[in-house]
Amino acid sequence: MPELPEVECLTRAVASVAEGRVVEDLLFFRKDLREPIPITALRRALLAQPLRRIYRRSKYMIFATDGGYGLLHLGMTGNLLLRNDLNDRLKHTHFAIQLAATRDAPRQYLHYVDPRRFGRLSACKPGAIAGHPYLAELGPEPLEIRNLGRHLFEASCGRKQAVKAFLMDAHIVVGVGNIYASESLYRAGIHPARPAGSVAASEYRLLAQCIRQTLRAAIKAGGTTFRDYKSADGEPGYFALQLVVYGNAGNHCKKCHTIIQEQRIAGRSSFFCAICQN
DNA sequence: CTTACCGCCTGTCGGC
DNA sequence: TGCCGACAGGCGGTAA
Repeated sequence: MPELPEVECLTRAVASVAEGRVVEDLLFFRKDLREPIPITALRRALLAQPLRRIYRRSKYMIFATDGGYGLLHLGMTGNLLLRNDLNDRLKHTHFAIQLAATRDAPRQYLHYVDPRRFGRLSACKPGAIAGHPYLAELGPEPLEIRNLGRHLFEASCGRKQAVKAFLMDAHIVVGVGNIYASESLYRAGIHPARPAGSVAASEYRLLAQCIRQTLRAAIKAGGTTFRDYKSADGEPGYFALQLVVYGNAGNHCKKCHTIIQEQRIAGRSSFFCAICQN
């Protein structure tokens, strides 16, 4: 469920509290998430050093120190909570990062909570981040690439796959998950099941604008995440953005008042207006 | 190469 | 009311 905007908001919140602070300890409460946790490599990369920078690439939160990098993917249900007590843990807390006290803050912990354990945690050496296997094959950032519309059009050439599945392929562009794919296609008036290669350059230009608008609006709406993030409930403000089609099957389209349809496309539930999207 | 589909995992929800 | 199966979905792996 965390898509790019949620990861961006959480990363900013974590950066604002943790950048510059020393990682005093890493506490692991189990040895695997999706995959085994590379505990030794993580300790080597992070332990006893200040966090120089915490930033996002795709849906990965990246912790940079002089000794290397830690990479965290939140999967479906992952979240980081800032807490003063290591022992006061929510169910499904799998590891914690111990942050040294500063002049302004006591010793604190970032608790990683992830009921479904679809998250991933990895590490690499200084200078190795761009070539890390999690990142090496990823497409561009939708909010950073110069001409997203042209990029999508060129990448779509000859593809018969549904345009919605194409958008969700992180090799093409990162950060567009199931929710924002439906929302962006609705805004652009493009039917999600159309073959990607049949969508015109002008349509991709409009779609690119819609993707960027949707992501930006969601980031803005998630700007209050930090308050929740600090609290114990663990709900990091998903759906703070008003969703127009996603999850709204049976409701009326805001533009033409037709009933919103739900259909499985490439194995994912997809929502659209059969009149407004062609 | 492209594309479709499965499995991982647990909480939630609908149907009976 | 309670149980059980379906479903949610990012992402890697595999098969066609």
